[in-house]
Amino acid sequence: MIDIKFIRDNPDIVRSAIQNKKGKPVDIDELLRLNDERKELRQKIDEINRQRNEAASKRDIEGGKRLKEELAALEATHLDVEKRFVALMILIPNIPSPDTPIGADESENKILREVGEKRSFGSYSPRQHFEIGEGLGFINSDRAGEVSGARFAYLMGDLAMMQFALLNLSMKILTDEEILKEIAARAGLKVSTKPFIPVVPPYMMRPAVMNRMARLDPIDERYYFEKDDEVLIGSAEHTLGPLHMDQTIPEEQFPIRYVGYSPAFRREAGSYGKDTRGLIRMHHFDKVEMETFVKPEDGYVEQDFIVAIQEHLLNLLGLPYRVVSICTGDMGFPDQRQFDMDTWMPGQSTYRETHTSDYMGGFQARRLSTKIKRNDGTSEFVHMNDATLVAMGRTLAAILENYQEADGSVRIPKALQLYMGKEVMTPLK
RNA sequence: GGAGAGGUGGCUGAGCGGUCGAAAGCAGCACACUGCUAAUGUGUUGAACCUCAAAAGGGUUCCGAGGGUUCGAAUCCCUCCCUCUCCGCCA
Repeated sequence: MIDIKFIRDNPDIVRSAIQNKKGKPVDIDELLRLNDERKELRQKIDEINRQRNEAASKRDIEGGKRLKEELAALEATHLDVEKRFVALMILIPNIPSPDTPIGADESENKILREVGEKRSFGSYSPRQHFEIGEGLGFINSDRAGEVSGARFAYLMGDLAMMQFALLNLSMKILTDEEILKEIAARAGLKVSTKPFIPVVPPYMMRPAVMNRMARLDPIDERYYFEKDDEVLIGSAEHTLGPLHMDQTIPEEQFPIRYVGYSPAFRREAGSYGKDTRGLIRMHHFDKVEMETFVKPEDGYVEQDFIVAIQEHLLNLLGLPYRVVSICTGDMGFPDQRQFDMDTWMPGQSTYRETHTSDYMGGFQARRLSTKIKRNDGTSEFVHMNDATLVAMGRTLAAILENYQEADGSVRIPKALQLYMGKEVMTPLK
């Protein structure tokens, strides 16, 4: 949710944001009119309440009764206006940053840079990750299909071990201040290098709280347990973000950084037939996720730092990737600025999205009521960032494809060898 | 799942139909005092929203959440959520 004052002062910016983000059209004039109306009604209600308090203290029973009836009518009107106001307010997306490309869909995303050398495989034509993985016994999709249904897989043997190695490596990076300092220095960023706090967050949450994260929609994408009124998280972000809801936090405690490890559950409604094989599009995958809370003035540099961390990891793994600035029509509803990292998949001969970095500004914080208390006594909403560090399925797929050899074997990236104690993956068949 | 107790300001905790945004203590802040690193004294300190150019001032709301009873609710009633204790069940 954005500030109604901002909407009143900048209606045209809001209108073009809605249009550029392909949001549902909102009648801004009606929204502002409803805001005036609700404020006016609120003032009337306040005045009657004042008179009612006065009557009560004077034990004026008759006057009190009369005011009570008057109030009931006003409150009914107010409630109605308020509902209509909120219904429009929640349709207003976050305003894209000035450097966000304007575009209708992903074809208009802007590629900022391509990094890393794409391997030449010579006469050998590289296979897709699921061919490699199933061939060596690392991925069992057939049995998962029978046991769990489509879009599930068993990760076996060294591929399972590699997931834990990736977890260890990424946790090491985020909790070691020396490493973070190097990353910041190399990227030329003046930013706090305060380490991330590791978190294993809850995997289920109340829909009402997910809604405060502006992540409940599209509801078709969520697994919902009606009996318990719980949804499965689609990302650790969903339960990391509300860690500070309804809190006001002193200025000196920022930045606050968390790294969560959790499964991500996605129904993949509406993506039937897309990426049906392998690990690219799963109902469940595990993910290392960053979530940070910063002072408003530090929001953009924090995101730059997060992107630098993501690139650091991809470089360590020796995976070629590109950094993409997501255009207005393709970016998330609560996002102010979004970057994706697409990793090169030689088997598919294309880049696939493996990372995303979302800067929300104060959009989520306003709904969550997470505030910063300034040293001068004022308070304002904190700014929030969330981003992938490792999405396991897709990263494992990228490693299989990039590290395959003509003889059918798969080497292990140097950065993971330490954690796996070997240089080549051991086939199960 | 069964039985019981409870949710009040930054914390502890009193209040249990009007004088309560709320005692007291702690913590914080300011001033004073003491030459010793903290003690003592006095004062002061919740949040959101509206009004105001702003400050001051004024108003409304907030005692887990929502609804109800009443002229009047932190206090009574209902629903829900959460915490704790005991039992059961489990890892």
